[in-house]
Amino acid sequence: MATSEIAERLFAHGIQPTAQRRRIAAVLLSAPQHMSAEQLLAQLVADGARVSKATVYNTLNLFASRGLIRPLTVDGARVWFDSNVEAHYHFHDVESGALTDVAVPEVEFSRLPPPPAGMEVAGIDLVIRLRKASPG
Amino acid sequence: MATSEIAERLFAHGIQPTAQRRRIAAVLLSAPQHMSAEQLLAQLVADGARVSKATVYNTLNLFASRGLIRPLTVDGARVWFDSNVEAHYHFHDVESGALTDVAVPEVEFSRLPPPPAGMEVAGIDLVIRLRKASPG
DNA sequence: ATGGCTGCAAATAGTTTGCAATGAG
DNA sequence: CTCATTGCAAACTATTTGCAGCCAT
Repeated sequence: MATSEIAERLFAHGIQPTAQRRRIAAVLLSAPQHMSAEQLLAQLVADGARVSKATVYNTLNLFASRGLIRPLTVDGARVWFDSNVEAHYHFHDVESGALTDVAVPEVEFSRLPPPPAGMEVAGIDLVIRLRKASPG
Repeated sequence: MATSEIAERLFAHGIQPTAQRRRIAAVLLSAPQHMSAEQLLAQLVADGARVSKATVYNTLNLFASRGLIRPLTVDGARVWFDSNVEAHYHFHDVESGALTDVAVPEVEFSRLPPPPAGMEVAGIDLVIRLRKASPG
């Protein structure tokens, strides 16, 4: 993704494009992917970026609150940030923890419950847990 | 649920029915519900039970590993333990954090992706996020 | 100069763990 | 007696926060 495109996306979401935010966006938004805060920090440090842990967390939360990325909670241990905010679902390998996207057309609901009175559906999180197939 | 029934269920899952485990099971399994470890501990203490935090956590993990209860991760903050291990889904009120069951017949998948080669589906977690309906 | 942003370090929250004491069979 | 279980406190992990310094306008 071009540097200018990143700045544009930040701007479009009402986010001041500081140096750190650009760096963070450049890594996370470079592809449809899932990263944890620690992973992202490690990557940035490896890239020689000058960013602190606090800023990574603050920035990820800012991005998420502005709809630039989506937080995922597939296990209790940590939050994953998904650079793909389009509707989609996930496979979750229970053993390795690996997350894989499932495109919307691959899932079809022929029935969904109506939301309770006064409520509306804000989103649907579908996680298909996977384990090694038992032989036979 | 009768005391004897609780002991039976523990036994059926290969769990030694100690006093603490009975107390914990009595509270959590008394109805189909979702509780956090801290909630459960608070309830037990309020009931005058002699149980430590460590034992609550150890016991919940033990119960979960034996399939007596099901751990839920609907937000990153904490693990919820569901006394209902039958297949079902959840509504999640994003604002209040409230969890409500959605029975299996209320949801119907007309299409699901095949699991990747060598993998099989271990379970499907569906969380329907709810927010206050916007007026209009 | 002003207000937002950053970094450090300390604080928090949930959960796990080491280990000595306890207790049931 | 023995071995599993418990409780306490300390350790740990992920995340948040207070605050002083910095930076761009």
